[in-house]
Amino acid sequence: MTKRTEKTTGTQPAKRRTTIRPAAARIPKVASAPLPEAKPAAGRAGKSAERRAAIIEAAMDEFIARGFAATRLDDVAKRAGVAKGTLYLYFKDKETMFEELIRTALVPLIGRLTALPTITGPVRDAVEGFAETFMREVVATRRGDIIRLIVSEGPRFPAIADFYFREVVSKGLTGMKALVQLAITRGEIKHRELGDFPQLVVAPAIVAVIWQSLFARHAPLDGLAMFKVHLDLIFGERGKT
Amino acid sequence: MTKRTEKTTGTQPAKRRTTIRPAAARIPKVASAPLPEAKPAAGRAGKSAERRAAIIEAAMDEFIARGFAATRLDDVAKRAGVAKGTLYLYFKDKETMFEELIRTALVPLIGRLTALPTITGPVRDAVEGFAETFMREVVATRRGDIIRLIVSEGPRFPAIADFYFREVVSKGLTGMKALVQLAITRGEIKHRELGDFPQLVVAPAIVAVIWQSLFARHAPLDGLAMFKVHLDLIFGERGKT
DNA sequence: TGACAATGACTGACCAGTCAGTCATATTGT
DNA sequence: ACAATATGACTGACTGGTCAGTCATTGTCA
Repeated sequence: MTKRTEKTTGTQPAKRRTTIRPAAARIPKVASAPLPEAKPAAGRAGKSAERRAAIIEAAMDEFIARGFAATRLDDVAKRAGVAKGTLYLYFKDKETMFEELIRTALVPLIGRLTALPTITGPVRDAVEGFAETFMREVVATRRGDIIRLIVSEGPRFPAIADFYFREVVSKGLTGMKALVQLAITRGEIKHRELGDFPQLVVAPAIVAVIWQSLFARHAPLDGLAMFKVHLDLIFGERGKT
Repeated sequence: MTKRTEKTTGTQPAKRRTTIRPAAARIPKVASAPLPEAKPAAGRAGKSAERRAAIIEAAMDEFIARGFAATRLDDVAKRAGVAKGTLYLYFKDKETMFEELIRTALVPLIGRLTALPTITGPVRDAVEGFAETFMREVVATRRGDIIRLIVSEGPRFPAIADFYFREVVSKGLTGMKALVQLAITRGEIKHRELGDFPQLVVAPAIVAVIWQSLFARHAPLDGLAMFKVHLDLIFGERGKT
């Protein structure tokens, strides 16, 4: 598999295999507008959005299972229930499809990050809530595989690594840092240096994602329980002090 | 598969490939010179081991840079300074080459794990020593990329994931758990539940590896400093009670 | 010791199969 | 009926793997 990969020596005429990464990048009609299942999808536009969603869904399964290079577009088309040529009506090429796929999968995650709402109770509860959500909606689902996919292909797709860093990592850490600092001023957290490394707070979550995809069958890991012990380290024993 | 198959209709004379081989010419010892190593490599046997090492070295670079599927054996051969066919004198096929490569790269790591020596001073110092070694010899080197490679290809190479779990993860965690328990009995660590999740102790190291390969250029991360803050969480402020 | 034969590591052209991307034709919606 | 959409047969660049042939090295014998 693999195939044409880079290469792309200046040859202007050669139409095929470009892979030149043609600027654009586009995100045509992503508008996940009429989403809701029920909808039989109003007219043409709805039909089109449905098709696109089906393709993305299928592509996600394939890319997660095989990685970028080993995924065959024939398989994606078959799984999506469309002809191969149809894929090219929605995506410029394999690479673009992959990148848009990742972006699409991250949108909901970004939404959640930018909506870190008011902290009512103890900061610890907020962080614990984050952990529960993360374990339930990321580690235990295909979202976790998306993260692994980013780790896998990131080095070869700078655009994806950049996007992920900018939209998810950066925002997430900024929010977490704010949370830590709030906890410090409130006296919930003693270690002031923790504010310098918000990564430490989420480290167990990352480990849970990786463990899940690699060693789950060798030795199951209760990510949430682990995270709670971690919170004890940060905030001190629960209910004590 | 493939191969030129029978064919050979009667033609006995056909020399094959013409391959006139322009006498001299050749490209005898393109090899990376006589190797800087001390060993001039005793006779044939040594030569063979050298070749094998050169191939593994080259393959490692290519697989790390492109992943399994996208790596071309032609490139590996070129980088190793041998002909493609030579690869098959040392490895059964691409997959075998990849697996043996990973195993070879992990050997030194395994050696270090099984040699967790006597703890003389505080447990914290031992763990800190581990962290320093890890950051210096893994995160900052190609070994870190090997770990990322395992995360990437593991799901598609169960044999590798199994081996890694059995020889590295399992042993490493067992050792770490023993260390934590020792610290608990000594009173260095207060949180007894930490013994249930030794993964927590090394989580920052994992995060450092991933960060290094994905976001290093966006935002450098001082893994060791981060780890030390983490140790403060586990053991309490350094020098303080 | 020198000539010659045997060995097998190494080479690289070749082959068969694969798959990204194309496009002439067919189908559908209005 | 016409345009927009969808199809899938097809093209050809590309790669894993093969093996007939080469030749440096080692072994043998006079």
